[in-house]
Amino acid sequence: MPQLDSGGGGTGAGDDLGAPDELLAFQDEGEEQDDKNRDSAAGPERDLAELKSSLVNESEGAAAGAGVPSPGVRVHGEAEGAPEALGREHTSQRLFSDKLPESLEDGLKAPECASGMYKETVYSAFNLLMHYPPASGTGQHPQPQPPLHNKPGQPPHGVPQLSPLYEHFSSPHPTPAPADISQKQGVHRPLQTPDLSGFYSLTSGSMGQLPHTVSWPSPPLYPLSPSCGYRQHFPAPTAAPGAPYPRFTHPSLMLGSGVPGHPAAIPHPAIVPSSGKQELQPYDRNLKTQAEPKAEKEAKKPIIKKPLNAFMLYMKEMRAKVIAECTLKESAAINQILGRRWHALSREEQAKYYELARKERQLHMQLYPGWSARDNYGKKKRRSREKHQESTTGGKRNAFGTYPEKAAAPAPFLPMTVL
DNA sequence: TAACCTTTGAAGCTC
DNA sequence: GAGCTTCAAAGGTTA
Repeated sequence: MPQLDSGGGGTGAGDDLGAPDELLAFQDEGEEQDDKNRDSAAGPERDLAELKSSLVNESEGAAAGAGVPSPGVRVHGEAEGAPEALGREHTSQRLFSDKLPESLEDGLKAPECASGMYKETVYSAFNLLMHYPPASGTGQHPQPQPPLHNKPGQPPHGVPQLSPLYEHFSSPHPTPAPADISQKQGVHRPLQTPDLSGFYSLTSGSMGQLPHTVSWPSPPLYPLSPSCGYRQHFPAPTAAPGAPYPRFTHPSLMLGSGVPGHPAAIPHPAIVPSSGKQELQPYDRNLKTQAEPKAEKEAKKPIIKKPLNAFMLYMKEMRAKVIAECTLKESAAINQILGRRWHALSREEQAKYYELARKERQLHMQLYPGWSARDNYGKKKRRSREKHQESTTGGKRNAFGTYPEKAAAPAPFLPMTVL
């Protein structure tokens, strides 16, 4: 059971955020392991999913079996014989895997695709957040930590794509200003919370130390990394081999405005214009003018996005590594791998991301006290409810994008095994 | 052009 | 309170 101590005794009401669910999540994980074991003799309907899901399992297991000290594989003795939890993943994975191109499946089959990716710290984002010193202020901030040490084949700054919130603070090395602006990010968090100042506060001085871009040059995705060794069906980029991997714009420069009067206000990654694009200046909701027409006001009203949960933070950090390692580009396939690796993480490792997510939520709550998740309800248009209902009955992903069987829940095997 | 796919988790909604 | 629903990221795919 992970101890999700907030560190430093917490700051009050927000500190208990998410803790119960986190504990439940760990419990569920164990249950999933049990379910998996119980279902090991299940019918042929699982065969395909088992086969395809095992493509990743095998690779991860191979890493562990080969003695590769991969943090992505359980090393704490729990779930013996169960390299990872499968549980509810079966259906959705089967659904998508059936559509996987051959090359994609080959990529999943590649043992290297899922191994050797944790030779570096899994928690670079977390560490960066937890260790990045505030540029100035109270003096209560943690001591400066050395930047992530780069290793051979690692980008100069060793910063994978992180949660934008943390990318603000992810590197002490300034880089040239980007020429491009990300459209999905680039919002600001106007406030600085005292208890999290060590993570988020920035001053004009610190801004000068922030990287403007995050890039990792080698190894390039193309041509194929020999370690992944599967046929490449994706079009190669125009960049010359060996050229730096596409640069990632630092969100702090996406938009110029921020909190009025703040010398170096940072666009908050959780806020985007309601259009979903960045042609609008991000601004705090409080900055809206009363004179604007209602419709126009709504059109310009930025959408404050939900804080990222633990898995989302994990995905953001690890996605680049999976892409680089496996030369996969389809997010759906990557997410499958990441989902499995998430389950393969030790509880301690997961706990770090839960803690990070908890701080995300805490900060989000402090910055936007009036915000509610319902604010974004209905913002995403669905093509048709009928289609989703049909897909649910037809075995495809249901309307909420998760597990139809979970809702239908006939579960022919569970009652027998449970009883 | 925008939803879909795919993952897990958080939170809102409905009964 | 249980179960359902939506959204958060990402980028190729598809309608």
